[in-house]
Amino acid sequence: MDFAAIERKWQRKWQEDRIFEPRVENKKKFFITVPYPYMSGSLHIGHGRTFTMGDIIARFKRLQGYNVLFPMAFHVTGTPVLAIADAIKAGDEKVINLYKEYVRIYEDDENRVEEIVSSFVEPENIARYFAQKTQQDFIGMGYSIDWRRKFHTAEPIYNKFVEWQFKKLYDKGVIKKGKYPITYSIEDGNPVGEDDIEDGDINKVSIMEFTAIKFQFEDGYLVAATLRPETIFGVTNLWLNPNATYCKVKVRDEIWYISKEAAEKLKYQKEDISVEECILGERFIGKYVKEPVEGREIPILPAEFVDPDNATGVVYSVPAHAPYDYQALVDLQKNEEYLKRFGLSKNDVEIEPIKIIDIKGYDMPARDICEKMGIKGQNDSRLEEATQIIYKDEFYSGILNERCKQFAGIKINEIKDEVKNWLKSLGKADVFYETSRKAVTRNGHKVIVAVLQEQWFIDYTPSWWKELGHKLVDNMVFYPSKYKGIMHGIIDWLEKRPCARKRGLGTRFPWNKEWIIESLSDSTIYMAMYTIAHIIRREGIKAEQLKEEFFDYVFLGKSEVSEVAKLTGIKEDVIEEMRTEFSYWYPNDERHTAPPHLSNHLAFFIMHHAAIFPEEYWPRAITLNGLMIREGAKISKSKGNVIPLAHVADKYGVDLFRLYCAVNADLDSVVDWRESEIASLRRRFVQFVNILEESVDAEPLKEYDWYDKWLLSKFYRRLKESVVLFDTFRIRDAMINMLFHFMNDVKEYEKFVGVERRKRIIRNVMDEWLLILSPVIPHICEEYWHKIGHNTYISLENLPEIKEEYINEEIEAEKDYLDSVISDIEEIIKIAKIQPHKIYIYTAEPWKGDIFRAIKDVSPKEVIKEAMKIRKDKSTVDFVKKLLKEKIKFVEIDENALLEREKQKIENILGAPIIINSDYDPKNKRKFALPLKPAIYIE
RNA sequence: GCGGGGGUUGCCGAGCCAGGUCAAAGGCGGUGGACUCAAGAUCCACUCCCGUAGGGGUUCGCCGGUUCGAAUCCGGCCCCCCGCACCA
Repeated sequence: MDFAAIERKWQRKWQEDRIFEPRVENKKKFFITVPYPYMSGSLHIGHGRTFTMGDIIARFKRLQGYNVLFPMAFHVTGTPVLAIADAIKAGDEKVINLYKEYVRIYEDDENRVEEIVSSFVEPENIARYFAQKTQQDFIGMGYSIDWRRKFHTAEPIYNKFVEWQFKKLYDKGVIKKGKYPITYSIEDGNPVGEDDIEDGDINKVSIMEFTAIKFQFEDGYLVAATLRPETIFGVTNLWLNPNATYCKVKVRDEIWYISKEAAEKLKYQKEDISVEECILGERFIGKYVKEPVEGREIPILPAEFVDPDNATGVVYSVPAHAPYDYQALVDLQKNEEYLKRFGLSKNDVEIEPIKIIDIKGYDMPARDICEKMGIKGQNDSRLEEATQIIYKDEFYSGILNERCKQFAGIKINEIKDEVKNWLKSLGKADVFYETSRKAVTRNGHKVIVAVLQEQWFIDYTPSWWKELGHKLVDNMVFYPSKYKGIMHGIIDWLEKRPCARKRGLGTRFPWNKEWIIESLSDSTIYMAMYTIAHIIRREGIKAEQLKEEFFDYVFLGKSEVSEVAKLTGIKEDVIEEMRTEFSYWYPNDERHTAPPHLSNHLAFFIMHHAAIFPEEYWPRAITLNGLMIREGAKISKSKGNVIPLAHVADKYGVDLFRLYCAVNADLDSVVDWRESEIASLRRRFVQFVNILEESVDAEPLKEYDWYDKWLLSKFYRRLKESVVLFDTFRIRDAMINMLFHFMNDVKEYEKFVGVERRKRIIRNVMDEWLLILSPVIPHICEEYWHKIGHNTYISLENLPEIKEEYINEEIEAEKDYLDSVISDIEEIIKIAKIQPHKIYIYTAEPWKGDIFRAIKDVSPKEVIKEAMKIRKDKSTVDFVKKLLKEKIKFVEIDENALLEREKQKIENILGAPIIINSDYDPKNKRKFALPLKPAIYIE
């Protein structure tokens, strides 16, 4: 069977007949969204899982009778697309080859590939190309998306919408200006993001805030940078690299001495900086500075480990607690030759460490650890490790001692910023930012930290806003439910977020056109755009017409239609239509995505809705699915294990992919895409299709016998369970139940009844079977739906009421009983290695049944007493003990009648005649019989 | 550190929230068989140990506890994974 052809056929028909383009109706609606994908390349199967699960839910909701809207758009704002265009423009081979690879997914002709990739020097072309291809991919996955409503985020109409959103936020007073440190390239004159930094995706660059402490020196200060300002109480000397260049820098009205590199950086971190003169580090060595706390005079000593390109290039020494400092001192003391170069003597470096932190297990921490580890000298590579150990120990269990003034007795992990703030308040410290590692841009330019003086923020801290956010979350359904608590935590943790950048694609910041609205901030409430985008398009409405008043009316119902029409030049009835469309579809009933969006996109999604929309339009549910990995490994370009979504249809089959996504793991756990498991799933899938195929022309049963009723009972019970499972997002369990478990039932049925009757009875339940499976495997279900004579689309059908009357407890219990008898007999045959000629079955004597019935609800401690009331005999006790041990569940079955009736079938399966309750009992087995567990003798 | 998740029989992974029917689903791998000239594919059986009568024994990271009874509940310990923002 050509599954690919079937899939393509129905996808084409669905598109042609526009069946997924819902309109406003007098019918309950369901508006589901999945975040639009970012268009910096083509999507792979890992992305596919989330969209697929979204589509499965959308289709299930249609089955339940909802008018479902499932729209999609494309995200192109931000720096990545721009960075790619720049890289291609600059002839970056790595990027060009990567994009050629992407394009080859869709194009066969190598000349065409070249042509397309060279067009990517224009970022617009990248966005347009991949948006178009991704739409094609999604259609090819069978997604039931309304494509009339698509847009991309660099379009003028979208810009207008984002502008409106920011105006609303501005009116609430949460758009603010302030200073902010960022990574930056001096040579490019631009901020740089993860995508601009060499290996930025693998090895992240973060911004570290150093405390710059001022040590009085001549006409100004030597400014030493530290990440542990609390250690200032134990300072004994400064370290300068004698071979590095240090500069005298005018910082407002102060003079700072810092390394040449640091001076350069400082220009980008503070205003009003001028470098006056530069001299070699060795010129400082041997001189003295005053430390800021007590004003002690401490010497400046040489240390080659000091990196002038890290922070200020000046380091203060705390030999009691810093292994580097301790070791450097030890080294100096041993090296008089070296000291002489700076006019120093051994005496000058006989420095006693000052211990300021008490910590269990250490006397003098830095010395102890160096000795313990056998550190050889200041260039020993294990010094880093030693530093980490000390830092960790001190941080978690260290306490500042009496040398630390008002901070004495406080644990290190509790003072964190206090010492820093204290020093700052005294004017003895400042802040110096540095990158967490040495980094360069993709063009090889140095990355530093710059401080933007006028960064725009969204301020999430106002309490009214957080309260609304919490309220929104409270009223929302989360699946898995644990994420609800996590989301409350995230809302509490939100502070200020920069919302604009100096470069990238996107919407210009309304109050300062040099800034572009940052790409997570511009995609928070855009689901509202889906409700009207197709009308804007249809009417050819221009971006300029989408004024603030327009959105105010359509989304918030403010002012009068006539006014808005006059103001915008859009016809009144069109505006009303949009208002109607919005009020019908909104709120967003379900947003489906993956957990990485939790602390960013979803948090903003919630907060912005809470701020801008009235409660009735707040989103209703968030569902999340885990990631997809492949053969146990993360899917990534660098691992080379990416399977493009576009290849799924030909390589595996779309229904099979969807089924795998649904069945391989629970929604919230990781799906592992394994070829061997896919192969086995394919076998089962083909088995399923064969069952369907064999029943297409079969005559449905008119009358049902016992076995038929059993299978129907199983079917409707599973159907009933599966609807509940589906509805509570346990899609995996629903599908296993409805597909695999029911197929096992069918196999079992066939074993007793034969293949011909199986073909017929399947025909009886085929409609409902196809319907319940259709959300997951829509193409094959659509195919058979038509093959068995329907001329509607199964994709638009509703699931009928469950036929409860077919669910039959009694028959299922009888079947279970027969199964257990048969499997007991088979077990004996196997264990005893017997070739059976005759099988004797002895059911339990009636008194056993009477007792069992009498004690079925009695507590274990009372059973024997209770049983003895009925039948006073030693054998009663034995029987009850046995019964309890076997853990048999009581059901009322006429064993004799049932066995008699099904005798022939059991004999067929076991291949030997069966004799029920014969007097012939040579091994005296009859007495072992229990109710629902007859005794057996085989010969 | 803060927050979240997890350690199950050769492997992957259910089950544990609502303790018994759990030697513990399913798949993969392995073994044997059917089919075939043969291979592959497919199908069937077995796959913790012992057992010629449906049975018994030892298991679910480690150590304790609760309980008639624990993979499942409680306490402690060891180990592993993920996120911590201005980045889409």
